[in-house]
Amino acid sequence: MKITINSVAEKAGVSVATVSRVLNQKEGYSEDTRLKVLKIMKEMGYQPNALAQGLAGKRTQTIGVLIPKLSSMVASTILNGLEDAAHKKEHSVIICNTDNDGKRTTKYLQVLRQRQIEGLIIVSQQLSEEEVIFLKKMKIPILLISTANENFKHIKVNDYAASYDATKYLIEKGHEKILFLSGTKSDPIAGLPRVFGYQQALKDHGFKVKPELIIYGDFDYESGKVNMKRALEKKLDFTSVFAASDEMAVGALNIAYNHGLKIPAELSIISYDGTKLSEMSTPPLTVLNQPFYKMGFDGLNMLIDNINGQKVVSRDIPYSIIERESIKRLS
Amino acid sequence: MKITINSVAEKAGVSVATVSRVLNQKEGYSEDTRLKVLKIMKEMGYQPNALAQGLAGKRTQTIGVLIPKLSSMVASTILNGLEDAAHKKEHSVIICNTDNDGKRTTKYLQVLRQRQIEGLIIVSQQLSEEEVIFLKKMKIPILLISTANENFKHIKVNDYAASYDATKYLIEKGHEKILFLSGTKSDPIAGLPRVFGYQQALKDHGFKVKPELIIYGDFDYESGKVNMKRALEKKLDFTSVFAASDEMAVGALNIAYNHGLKIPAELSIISYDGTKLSEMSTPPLTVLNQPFYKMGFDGLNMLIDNINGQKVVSRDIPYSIIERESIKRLS
DNA sequence: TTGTATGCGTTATCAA
DNA sequence: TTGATAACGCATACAA
Repeated sequence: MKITINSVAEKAGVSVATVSRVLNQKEGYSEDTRLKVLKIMKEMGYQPNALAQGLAGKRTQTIGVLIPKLSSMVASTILNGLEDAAHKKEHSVIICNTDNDGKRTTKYLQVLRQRQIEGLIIVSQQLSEEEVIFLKKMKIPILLISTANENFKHIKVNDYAASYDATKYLIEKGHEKILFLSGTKSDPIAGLPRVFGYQQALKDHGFKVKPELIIYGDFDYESGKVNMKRALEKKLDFTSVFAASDEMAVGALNIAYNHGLKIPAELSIISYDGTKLSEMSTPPLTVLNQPFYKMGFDGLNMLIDNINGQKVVSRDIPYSIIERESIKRLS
Repeated sequence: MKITINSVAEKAGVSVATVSRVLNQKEGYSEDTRLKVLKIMKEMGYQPNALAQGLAGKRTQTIGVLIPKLSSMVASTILNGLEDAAHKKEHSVIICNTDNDGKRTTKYLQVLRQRQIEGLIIVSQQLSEEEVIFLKKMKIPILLISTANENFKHIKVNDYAASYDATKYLIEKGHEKILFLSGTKSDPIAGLPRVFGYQQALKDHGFKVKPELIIYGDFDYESGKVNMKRALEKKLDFTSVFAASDEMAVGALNIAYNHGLKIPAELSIISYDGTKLSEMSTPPLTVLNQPFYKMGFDGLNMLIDNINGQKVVSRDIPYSIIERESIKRLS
C-alpha cells in the first residue's frame, strides 16, 4: 500500500487540500489541524512524490551538470562545490559526463530537458554552434564554469591575466628564460590566452619571446612528460618552466628528476591549477591557484539566482599564487 | 505554448493514445500513422515530460548515488564508471556528497525517496544502524561499492587478500622489514583487513610481526607524511613501506625524499589503490591496483539487473599488482 | 488500427 | 478555516 497525500488526508480526517497546505506551509488552517496532520504524516512516514509535485506546477529543484572528463581532480573539485551549494539550496544535481563527445552531449541535453531541469551548468567545455542553438531553445538559465561563450554567462578566472601574473612572478624571481608548457593550442579559452599572458609578461619586462620555448600539449600528464623531454633533448636554454596545468607540471617534474635535475636548485617550476596534486608533489609546487571549489559553489548559486529571476553577470573569480617549494630566486 | 503529447496528437490528427503508442514503440498503429506522428514530433521538437511519465507508472530510470568525499581520485573514478554505465542503460544519476555526515545522509535519503529513485548505490561509506533500518524501509535495490554490510550486496576487492598479496610481493622481493602505513584503525572494511592481510603474509613466510612497524593514519596525504616522519625519527628498522592508500604513499615518498632517501635504491614503496596519482608520482609507484572504474561500471549494472528482478550476489572483484619503479629487489 | 476515459500524486482555484 | 475539483502530461485498460 502506497502512502500518499490521500491516505494521509483520509487518516487525518481532512481533505488533501489541507494536507497540501500544511505540507507547503501555506496558510489556511488552524493550529490544531496543523499539528494533527503533521503527526499523521510522521506516523505514516509520508514523503511527497517529487514527480507529482513537479507535474502539478511546483519547481522541480533539479539542475543538470554537463562535464567532460569526470575523473580528474579539477572536475571533481568543481563538482564538489557545485553539489555542496545545491544541497544547501535544496536542489538536486544530475551529472552528465559528456566525455567531450558531441553526440553524447546532445543526448544528455535531451534527457535533461525531459527531466524538467530548471537550470544547466556546463563545466570546462567548449560549445559547438549546434549546441548553442539547442541550448538557447531550451529557454532555461545556463551558466558556464571555467569556460566561456558569448551567448552565456560564466564564472572563471581570467586566464590571460592569471598567466601573465604567473609569468611575472617568475620574472620577479629572476627568471627570464622560461619554458612554457602550454595546453591545447586550439583551445580558445584555456589554451591560447595563457600563451598570450606568458608572452605579454615577457615583453612588458623587456624580454624577448622565444617561440621555441613554447611547446603545445593537451593539459595531461603524458604531454607534460613528452614535452619536457623534448625540451631537454633539444637542449633548450631555460632556467624555469611554467606548466599550464598541474598534471603537466608533475609530468615535467618527473622527467626533470630523471635527468638528474634538482628542483628548485637547478630548475624552477610554477604550475597552473592548484589541485591537490600540486600540494602532493615532491617538492610541493608553487602554483597559480584557481579556486575550483568556490567556482562550483558560487556558480551554482549564481544559477539559482538566475532561475529565481535575478539578473546575473559573468564573473572573473580571483586567482592567487600559492608559494611552495618549487621555485628558486635567481640573483 | 508548451509542446505536449496533446499538441502533437492534435496536429497529427490522432489521439494521444496513438502518439503515446508510437512514442513507446508499443504496437497498435499502421506504418502510415507511425510515420506521420514521428514526423510531427520531430517538427515540433517534442520531448516527453519525464515527470509525467514517471507519475503515470513508467519507470523513472533514476538512480541515487551516496558518496563521501566527492573530490578524491578514488571517488571520481568510481563515479566515472558509474555514470558511463548509467548512460549506456539510459538511466540518470543523482549524486549526493554525504561528507560522511549522518544528518546529511538522512536528508539525502529522503530527497532520493521523494524523487522516486529505482535503486541506490552507496560508495565507500559505512552504514549506521539507523541508516540500515531506513534503507531497508525504502524497499528498493541497493548496492554497495567498495564497502560492505551484511544487509546488502556489494562489489569490492577483498581487502584482506589484496593486502596479503601486496605484502607477499614485497617479501618475494626480499623485503621482510616492512613498515605498514595503515589507514583508519576503526574502519572495519578498509582499515583492519589490510592490517590483518599484512600480518598474516608475514607470519606465513616465517617472519615476526613487529607492532611498532604498523602505524595508523586516515588514508590521507598528510597522515602519510606525518607517520612516515614519525617512523624515520624513531629510526625504526625497515627496508620498505607498504602504504594503505596512494595518497599516504605519496606523502611517505615526500618525506623520504626530504630525508635524502633514494627510492627505490634505499627504500622500496608499494602503494594501495592505483589511482592516477600512483602513476604520476616520481618515481611511479608499484601498486596494488583496485579497478575503480570497473567497480563503478559493473556495480551500476548489477544494480540495474537487480531492479529488473534478477538476483545479484556480492562480488569480490579481482585486483592486480602493477609493477612500476618504486621497488628494489633485495638480494 | 484507433480513440475514450481513468488514474498517477500533487498543487491551485474556487466555493463554502 | 476548510473542501471539492480541475489541471499537470502521460500511460493504459477498455471500447469501438
